[in-house]
Amino acid sequence: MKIATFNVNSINARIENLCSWLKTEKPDIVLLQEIKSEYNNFPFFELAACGYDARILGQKSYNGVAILSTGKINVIHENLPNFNDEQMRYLEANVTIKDTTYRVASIYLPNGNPPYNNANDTSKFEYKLKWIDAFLEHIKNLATLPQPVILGGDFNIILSDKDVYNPQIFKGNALFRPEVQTRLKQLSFLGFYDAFRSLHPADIGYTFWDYTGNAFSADFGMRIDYLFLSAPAVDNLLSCNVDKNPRKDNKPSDHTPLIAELK
DNA sequence: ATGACGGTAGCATACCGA
Repeated sequence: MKIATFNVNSINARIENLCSWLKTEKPDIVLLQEIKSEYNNFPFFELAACGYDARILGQKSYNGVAILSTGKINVIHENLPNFNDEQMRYLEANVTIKDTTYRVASIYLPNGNPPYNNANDTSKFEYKLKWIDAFLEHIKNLATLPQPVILGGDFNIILSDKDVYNPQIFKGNALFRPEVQTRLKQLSFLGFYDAFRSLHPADIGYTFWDYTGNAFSADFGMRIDYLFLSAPAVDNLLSCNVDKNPRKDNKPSDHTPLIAELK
């Protein structure tokens, strides 16, 4: 079973790239973030043409998450059940692939940095902390499920110094502050394993490079997209790798997919 | 401190992003 997470930065701007990538990699499940699309504008037909069903939680212009699969998708939660959110950032479902039902969630965690015109505005960071707290509270309910659980998405958190090209520059950044790092590390106390780090303890695993300048060619990246696996899932983990190929396309997303294989 | 670049809404320019 092959599962990927991919922040596409608009599904409609990326649909050709996405479909060609799906045909190449043939993942069974794909967790998408930043689809930036309402239900009525979502390219269900194009995805069906390359073999994928989709369930989405969308909104106009911003945010939005989706789950694609070749198997059957049954939605469990649209948004975190314990958090009243106007922004569409969380979709949880059971997805059945070859007689195994996986519990998966597509997660787009808030960025949390202040708007450029007001560096003293902390409201976005406060929203980010509240969002993570609600997420952790909800995830406690999934940690003990007997079925494999996979939490994937754009977490907008750099966990350690080796997960960013220049830690000094990011001191004080909402993606790198200790308040968010310590919160994300609590996932491991709840029984969830960082799939990439589990298999690659010392490797660079950047999943995002800024569009500006020569960030991608110079490898000025950061690791902010993750797949977190419960014990029944990590027991069957075969591989977990960043697929840098989509970032080399014309008109790429600024993120690239992270792919895991389970036996 | 700002802008580099890209997407969306919608038609000029503001907002968002990591």
